[in-house]
Amino acid sequence: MSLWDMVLQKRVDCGSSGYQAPVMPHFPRSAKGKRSVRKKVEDNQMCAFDLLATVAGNLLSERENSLAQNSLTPCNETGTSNTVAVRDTVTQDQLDKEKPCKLEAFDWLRCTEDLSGPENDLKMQIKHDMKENTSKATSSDPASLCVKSDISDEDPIGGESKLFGASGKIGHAVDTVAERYAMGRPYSSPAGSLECKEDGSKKPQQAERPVAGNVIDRNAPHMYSLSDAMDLDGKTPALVSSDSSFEVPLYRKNIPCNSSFPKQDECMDLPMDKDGDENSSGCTHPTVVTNKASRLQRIGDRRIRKLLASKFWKVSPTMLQDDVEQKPALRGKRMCYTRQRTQRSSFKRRKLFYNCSVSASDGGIYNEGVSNIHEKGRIKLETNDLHATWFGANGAPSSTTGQKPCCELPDYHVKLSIKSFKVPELVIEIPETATVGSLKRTVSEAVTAILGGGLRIGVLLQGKKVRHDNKTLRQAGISQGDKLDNLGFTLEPNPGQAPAPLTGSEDPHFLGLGCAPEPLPLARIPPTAPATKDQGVSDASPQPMPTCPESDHDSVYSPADASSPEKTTANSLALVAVPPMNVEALAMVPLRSKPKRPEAAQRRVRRPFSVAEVEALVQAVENLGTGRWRDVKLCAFENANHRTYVDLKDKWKTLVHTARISPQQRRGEPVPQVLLDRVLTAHAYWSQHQAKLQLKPPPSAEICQLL
DNA sequence: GTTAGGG
DNA sequence: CCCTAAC
Repeated sequence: MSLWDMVLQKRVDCGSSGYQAPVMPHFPRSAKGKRSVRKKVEDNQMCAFDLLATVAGNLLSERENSLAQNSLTPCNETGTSNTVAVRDTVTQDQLDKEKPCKLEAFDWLRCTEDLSGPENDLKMQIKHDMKENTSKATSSDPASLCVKSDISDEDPIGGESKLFGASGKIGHAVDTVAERYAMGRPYSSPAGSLECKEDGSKKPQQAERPVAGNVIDRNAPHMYSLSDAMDLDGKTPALVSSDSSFEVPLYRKNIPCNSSFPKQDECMDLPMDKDGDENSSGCTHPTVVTNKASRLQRIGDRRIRKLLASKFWKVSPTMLQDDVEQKPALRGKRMCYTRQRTQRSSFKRRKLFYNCSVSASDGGIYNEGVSNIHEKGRIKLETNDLHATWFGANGAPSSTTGQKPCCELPDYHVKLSIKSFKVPELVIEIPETATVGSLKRTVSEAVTAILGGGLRIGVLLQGKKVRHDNKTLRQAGISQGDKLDNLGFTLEPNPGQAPAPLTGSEDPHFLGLGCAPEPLPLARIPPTAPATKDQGVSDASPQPMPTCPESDHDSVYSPADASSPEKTTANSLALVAVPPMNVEALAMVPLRSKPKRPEAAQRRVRRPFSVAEVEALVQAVENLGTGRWRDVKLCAFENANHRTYVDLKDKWKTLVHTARISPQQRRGEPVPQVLLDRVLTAHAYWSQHQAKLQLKPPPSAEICQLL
């Protein structure tokens, strides 16, 4: 399995299996004097790649001490003049086995050093890093980089620069973008340790282990193993703070005209220097990536591969008991990542992560009776919206190596770059005492974790969503330069999870039984088209129109029916069937650490009714009438724990309202007109029915007859 | 605990 | 969705 496969796998597993985009509540600044330093990373113009690269660089630098010196060697394999290969003491044999991965132009133009404001050392440090990096980078200005990839031994990396052809599928372009982030994974801290056993005793002596606060300290005298690094992850109390954004500076990516999924990890190397931190921040020019291919390095990378392969991490609280002091916030939540193939654990890990993240601003609400000693100095980082724009179109076909034209038509390539790719609603917690390196690392992990499957990328063209992944760029009008300026990317919750029936995460069978009518007054109600696939809906939302079981059927509506086709629309995400799972475990939506303070009864997470639910509701009301919400609940939503009868009543209310207003005034996911018509009909019927009852209560004789 | 209705 | 009066 190639690295790409693994990443993809992860995306698929996490993506279409019910993971919901985290909704990070924006915590108001604690009023209790728990002074959390709010800081805008946005100001720092840091970019995710910087972070990733930095993290990688840090990890590498730790190892570097024991590595032989590297040397830069012209990379002749590609035949491109401006390429440079980085190699070290490995044998030529080894090198030959690996194809170079070529990064075609890495521009770091967005490196504005707007770091004014000496609020804290962190900021200054970042600034420092950036400067250093800039100066370094300017020395060399390769148009492209040829980087030896040591990520995968088995899967040589294709040496071609990929191009986004005008005919490239949007989905592919999007995935390429996502991939870009996903690729950061192996370098980002996260990687767990396969060696990490449940019992902490096997761990290296504490003295040798990095601890929170000096995590990626490059000055550390020893080399950390990945498992050590892992621990650090667990230890870094997440944290938190203000609006920040991480920008991806003009990353230019060409989309290949054949839209098939890249099987390989193409050009996945992140720019990193041996000086992790120094190299971290944006610079105006590409930085040569030094990939150490030493044996040691390889071991590490192999390990990373394993880590990737394992994809999911099981969190064990039994670990790291020795470190409770440093991580009060995580007490009882110690994370031990062991190989684990269940998705659940994957989500669990994230859940934990976010749990840690969220509470910080509150000075330790979320910990179970954990002391607050370390709460005082925390830095809060948040990222908001994400957007990106395409690079201006360039009609010139790719001139890079080995690009095979795949279309008959003149194939113009769309050159695009992504500027400021912000991650929405991501909250990161980190202690004030943490190092810059650990900050970067934490952010890196958060970003990659989210992009690893929790979110998908959406494409906006002139403000409009481009939904059809199968359209070519040309068809979608993305190939024309003038429009490219209005092109953007968004992060979206994974469709496999969206408002779909699965939202009833508490229970897949949100519709208990088929709304069997008790009195059957509705026999006369126009049996409105049984869930005809309304174009409006099918177009706007992938959800199928589930048919509520007929009254005389005892069938059970299962969202699985609805979700499976839905997944198929998820296109790239639906490559692998996702096994059923405990959705509840995945419902990390709230991200609100169990509020230990009852006074702050938080508002429930908004969960819009899916069309399927509306359908079920309408069906039930048709049968049961209005005013019997408890019955409606029991009948149609018995297993949808998140839908109370009050919810159903409210929804009906809004449905009636919606049905009465013009379609233009309606918001949210469009409800099929057919359904709305049924709503009006049923509402009218039952209103009249009630009125009749009030005016003319059934004669006692009738009651007797009934009895 | 349910229902109805305002916010 | 929340809140709450009314039952």
